[in-house]
Amino acid sequence: MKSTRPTIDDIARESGVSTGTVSRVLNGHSTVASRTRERVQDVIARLGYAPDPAARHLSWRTGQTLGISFERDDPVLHPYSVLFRRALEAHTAPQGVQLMDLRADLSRLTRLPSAVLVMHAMDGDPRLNFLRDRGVPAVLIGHQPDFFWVAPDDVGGAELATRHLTGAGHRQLAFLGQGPSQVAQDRERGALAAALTAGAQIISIASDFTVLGGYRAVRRAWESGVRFTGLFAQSDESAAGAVAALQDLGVNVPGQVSVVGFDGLPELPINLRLTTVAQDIPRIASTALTLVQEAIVGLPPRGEFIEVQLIRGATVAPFPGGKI
Amino acid sequence: MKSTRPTIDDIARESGVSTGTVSRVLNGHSTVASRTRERVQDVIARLGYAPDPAARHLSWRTGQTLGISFERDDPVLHPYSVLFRRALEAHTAPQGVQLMDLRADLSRLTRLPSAVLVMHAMDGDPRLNFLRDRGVPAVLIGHQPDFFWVAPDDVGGAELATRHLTGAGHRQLAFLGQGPSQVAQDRERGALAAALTAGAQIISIASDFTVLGGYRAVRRAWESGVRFTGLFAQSDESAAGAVAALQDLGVNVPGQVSVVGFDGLPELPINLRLTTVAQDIPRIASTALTLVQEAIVGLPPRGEFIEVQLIRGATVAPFPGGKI
DNA sequence: ATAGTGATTGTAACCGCTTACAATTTCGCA
DNA sequence: TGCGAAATTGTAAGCGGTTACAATCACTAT
Repeated sequence: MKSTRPTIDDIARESGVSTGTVSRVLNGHSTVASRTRERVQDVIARLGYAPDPAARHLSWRTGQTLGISFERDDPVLHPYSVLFRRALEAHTAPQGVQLMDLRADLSRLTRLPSAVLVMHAMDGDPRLNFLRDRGVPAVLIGHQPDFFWVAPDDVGGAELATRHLTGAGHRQLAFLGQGPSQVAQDRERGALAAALTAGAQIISIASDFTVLGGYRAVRRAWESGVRFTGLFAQSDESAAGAVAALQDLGVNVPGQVSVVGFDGLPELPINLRLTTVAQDIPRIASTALTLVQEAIVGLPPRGEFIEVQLIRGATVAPFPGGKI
Repeated sequence: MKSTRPTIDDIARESGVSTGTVSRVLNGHSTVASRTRERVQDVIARLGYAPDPAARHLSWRTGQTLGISFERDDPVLHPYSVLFRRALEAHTAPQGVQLMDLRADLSRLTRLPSAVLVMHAMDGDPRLNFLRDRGVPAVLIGHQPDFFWVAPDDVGGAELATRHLTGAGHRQLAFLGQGPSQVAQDRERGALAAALTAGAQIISIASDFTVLGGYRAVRRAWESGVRFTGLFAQSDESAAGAVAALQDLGVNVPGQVSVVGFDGLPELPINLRLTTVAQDIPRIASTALTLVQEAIVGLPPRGEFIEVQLIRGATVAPFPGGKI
């Protein structure tokens, strides 16, 4: 029963060709007859073969690297980035692919990575031109035509969250997180659209996505008389801050105000069963890696939205008269 | 000029032995005459040779793994953990050593790592026995006799921070962070000792090490009448929260209250030139890895404190009459 | 001296994959 | 139908280590 992983020899034998040919199929060398290529690929798929990264490394005399470029230099520490990076690592590490954190400024990189993941690129981001010029395959996290990209369905998720609140009977809503980033805008857009459709009022409160940012924004707003019974925050962290602020103000959550977050971070510092819209970070990461492969091979660019999912926690209650 | 990395053959030739012998030296096999061993080691050092991880991996049929066990399951997301992990990665990734995040509960690990880094072990931590029983080399981050360990000088750092405040003339101090962990206790101990020595008053305010935790604790304390002109926080994050709280209360920092943090996190979410006691995280990480090697080879356990350093930011001002 | 030991060291066969080069097959066309 | 060029495939030599096994060596007990 203790079968060992198949090697290139197994594939060669099983498909009646030489290891050289299998290797050529593996590396997309064009000098393989298509009939042969298909046969070999079938066998590879059937036997679930994957080339040993260490052996390739040894033979190539160099390993593969994947760069991650963040929009600014600091967000490396934000929980979402950390989780995303970790999800990537789960796939790349066993493949011997080394992750490199890239500063926002890509120019004068001593050694170019084999490919780059660009986080949250804005329109006309200089990083994109740079990579294009250098011929480095790139995949964006966030959506942008003419590129490989993958992103969570921010608009849809925001609608989902907002509908969850209106569905529970809330009519006075607030969106926490107004801001210039594509993500913030998409989420605000979805929230406003859903509120409009449901005939509910919604007010936007400016805030970054941090815990303290959410706390201060909500506390200030509430103290200055802003009122709502349902709050949708653009991030779980600001949602956590919002809950804390409301508690400190003597407002019961979810008794008086219901709160929904976004991201689905599993482990927030604050202990709280937050109702939230969860992103499928592992899936975003693995999709990104698939796209990287496609980009390297030179397929035409495409993008993909990854579905989000509502997680029912303990921070939403029906408004008197509404159902949850 | 484009010399290539030396290989095991270079070492063998240069020291007049066979590759087999070099390899045996490399792996600490006892069957090498000590004179030969030394000669080979000299050459290795002189030529700056390091075995190619990919080649070893191929030959061993398996790679090396280094586990990191956190004290609880969540702190994986805390900035300090992230930075520490990243510092480790900078060394391990090029070596082909794979980092594994370990849950606090180590039992029923499907595959044991080659060695484990244990973060913040408490006295009699069950993880330590587990590892000892399984014969897995372990290095602790934090200090504990009879083990390999490395830790920042928490007590000394706290003294440094506190003396910085008393030196600036402050006599009414507060320590933010009182808690049960070894780290919190060491830092509190250092702070109390230094305050005592300087003849200053100091009060402890309980708080976790998060931004919001610091914010709420300080705000509550201040609102209930607690007063101080110098605050030493056990973490940069809680220090940042404290500063925010004081600002919100209309207290000027550093005009009315001076604040010192701990950790030296380079990029806090809050924008702030914090005066802080910086840990040398890269050095802690590389020391930990050195100790891992020693533990694997079977040397006797030892520990090391890593110096900390005061970073003068913009959150400390002299108390009228004091000098800074 | 001399065979018998244990301690050291050298030799060479892998580990799994890539690739230059040689060998073979397939075709287009005279 | 025959020939050379092009297309395809096979062969084998590495890549940089590890390690089982054989070969030496230095001594000790006859």
